[in-house]
Amino acid sequence: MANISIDTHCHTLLQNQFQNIFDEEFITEICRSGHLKKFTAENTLMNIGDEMKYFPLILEGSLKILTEDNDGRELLLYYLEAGDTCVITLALDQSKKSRIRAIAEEFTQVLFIPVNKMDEWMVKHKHWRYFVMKTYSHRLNEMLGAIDTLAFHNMDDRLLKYLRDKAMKTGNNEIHNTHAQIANDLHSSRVVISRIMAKLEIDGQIKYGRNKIELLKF
DNA sequence: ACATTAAGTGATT
DNA sequence: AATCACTTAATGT
Repeated sequence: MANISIDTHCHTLLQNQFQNIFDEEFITEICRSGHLKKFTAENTLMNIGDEMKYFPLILEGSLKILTEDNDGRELLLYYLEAGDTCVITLALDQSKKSRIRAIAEEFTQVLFIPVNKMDEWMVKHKHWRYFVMKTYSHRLNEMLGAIDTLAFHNMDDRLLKYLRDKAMKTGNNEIHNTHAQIANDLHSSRVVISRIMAKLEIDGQIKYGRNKIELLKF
C-alpha cells in the first residue's frame, strides 16, 4: 500500500514537470529507477567530496549550487529549479567525487537516479538526450555569465545582480537574507556587503532592514 | 532583564 | 575589497 502511494506521488510530480517532453512510458521508467527524497531549507543534499552514485532530478522547489575555495569559503554558482537536473554532476573525473555542494533553498523534492541510467537513457531515449543537451547549454551559459560578472564587474554590480536574480526567482522584490548569508554566496565579507547596501539605499535602489531587503528598481 | 544575532563604524592592510 | 575590533540596534527567552 505504502509503496503504491509513494509511486503515484512521484509519478505525479514527474508528470507535472515533464509531461510535455517525455512520453508516459518513459516517465514511469524514470519513476521506477529513482528514489525520492524530501529536503527543507538549508538541508545539504550533496557535498564536496561525496561520491557520485546518483544524479538529482529536481521535481519541486529549488537548490543552490556552490563551490568552495582552499580556505573553505563559498561561491554561489547557480540555482537549480524544478525540472532541472544537475549536469555538472555528470562531468565526473576519475575519482567520481563531487566538486560542488548542493543546498536546498526551500522545501524541495528530488529524485535520485543511479548514474548508470544516464548512459542507458542517453542512447535509448532521444527525448532524454535533447533534455540533457538543453540543460547542459543552459547551465553553460549561466556559468559564462557568472564568470563575466566575476571578472569584469565590481561588488556593487554583483550584489545588485544577486538581488535581482533572487527577486526574479521568488517573484517577490523582498529578499529575506542576512548580509552575512549574502556575503557567503558572493564570496565576500559581511562588512563589505553592509557598506554596499548602505550605498545602494542612498542611491534609492533598495530599502532594507534586519533580515530584509526590498528591491526598488529593476 | 539578559543573551544572542544582525548590522554599523573607524582604522589598518 | 577584506579584516579586525568594537559599538549599536533588534529580537528572542
